[in-house]
Amino acid sequence: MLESLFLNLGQHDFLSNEEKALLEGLMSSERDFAVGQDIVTSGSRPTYSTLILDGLAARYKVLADGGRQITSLQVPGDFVDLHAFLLKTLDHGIVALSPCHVIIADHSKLRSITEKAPHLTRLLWLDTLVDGAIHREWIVAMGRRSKVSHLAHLLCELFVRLQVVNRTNGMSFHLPVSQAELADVLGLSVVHMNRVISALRNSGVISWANHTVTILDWHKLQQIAEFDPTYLSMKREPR
Amino acid sequence: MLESLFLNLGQHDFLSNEEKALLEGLMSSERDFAVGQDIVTSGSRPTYSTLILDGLAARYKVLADGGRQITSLQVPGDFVDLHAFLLKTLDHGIVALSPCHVIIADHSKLRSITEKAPHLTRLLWLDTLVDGAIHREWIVAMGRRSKVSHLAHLLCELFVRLQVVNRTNGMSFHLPVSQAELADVLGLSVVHMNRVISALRNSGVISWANHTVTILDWHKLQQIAEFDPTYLSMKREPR
DNA sequence: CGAGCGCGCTAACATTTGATAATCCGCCGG
DNA sequence: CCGGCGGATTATCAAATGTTAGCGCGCTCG
Repeated sequence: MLESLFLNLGQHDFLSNEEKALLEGLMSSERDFAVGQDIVTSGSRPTYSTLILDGLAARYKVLADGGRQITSLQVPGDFVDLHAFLLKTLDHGIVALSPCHVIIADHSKLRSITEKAPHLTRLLWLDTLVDGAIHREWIVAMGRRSKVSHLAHLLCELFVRLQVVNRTNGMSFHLPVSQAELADVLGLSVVHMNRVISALRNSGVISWANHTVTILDWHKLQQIAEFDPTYLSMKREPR
Repeated sequence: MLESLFLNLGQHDFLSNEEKALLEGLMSSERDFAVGQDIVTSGSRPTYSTLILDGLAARYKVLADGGRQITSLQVPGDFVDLHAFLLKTLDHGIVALSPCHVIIADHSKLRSITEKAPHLTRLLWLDTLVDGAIHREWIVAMGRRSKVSHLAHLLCELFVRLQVVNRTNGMSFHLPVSQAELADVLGLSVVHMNRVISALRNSGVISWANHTVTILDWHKLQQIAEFDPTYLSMKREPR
């Protein structure tokens, strides 16, 4: 059930059976969300955090002029709002980009983990730190990379993250987002987003159809993106 | 000595005297860094985290073409790299933008805090979560705000953060960065950065000379920025 | 005191990105 | 089968942003 969470947390450090049991004990009900539905609404004060078991979700903010910016993408094994455990008030919305199957972790139980399981607490803390590292990489991509490089970087990141939780198929993965949604990730207009995708396609390093991305030339894609996975902390070491 | 750290952490929740003592016990030697000097180098694996007592620092990444993107600004009372405690390998550099007086917190001591002081651990965790919230706000600014609005938002954020640690003077604060450095924050060319600053100046909401920013019309600046300080979690509540 | 230098600022022009609108295509419901 | 609708794609033009170059001011250093 929590296999993808174990894969996610376990990539950074060894996860004991006791800790896995504690994580199981953390969870209560499962829920489902349809495409476009808010998993958590902006400004709310949830008393639980939500773990994705299956599906793709996005954190986003909406501005006064109606513009939307997606600030992160969450895949299976990710908590969409573990930070709300301590932040209390959520400053952004979280929307399901594909049908999402999730499970709930009560904050009261999370709190008791912080009181009695220091190592597991550090791993959960680490999970939010990797989140922050991804944010920083996105900031770099938005500020200083070409748009094609930004897109390439995003694809590299998604491929690697999905691979950790066994959601890739060879060099392909499912990416159930429209070009308009992707534009809200990169901060572009839909028209320009289309140009950028076409450019990357035409360079021959990826193919992209039916919401499935296939990496034809991983080395070259990584090169275009200047992708260095260090920030994802995928090495297992004592934390 | 640690007054600004106490003000910073204490803005989110009540900090007991015992906890303040624990934080004091965390610290070892003080150090100084000159302008332009790296406080921590990218790719290093520090065994301590660095707290700013005085000065302004920036996290940054450099791309292959020489372009630099600053991903965050750190003010007194901020740990520049608390995340390195669990991330282990630092994926970015940290540079002093003004002369920086800092103090060192050994990771071994931080670890023992996580073993025996759950509430203080949560507050330190929270500190890194606010960091992440700021990252998200920057992503939104980079992706969907106009450049003038982005700059206005940055000034609002800095003013509020500096106010918490008593580094403002009425409606003014010291901002010791060149326009080229600011361009590396917003992800713009130096020339365009200059245009944007001029535009905000000419709108009459701020004045800016000698590295000192004065907010002439806070309400209007906030309006241009669509600034909502919720993401900074400045409310004191149980965490 | 004079030269050099960093930094702010501007001009002129090139490139990127956005806005608007039209077309195409596949899918779905009547 | 037909019609409509959402998403992808393209064209055209406008606006934002980058590049290169140069000027001026104030400061430091010889």
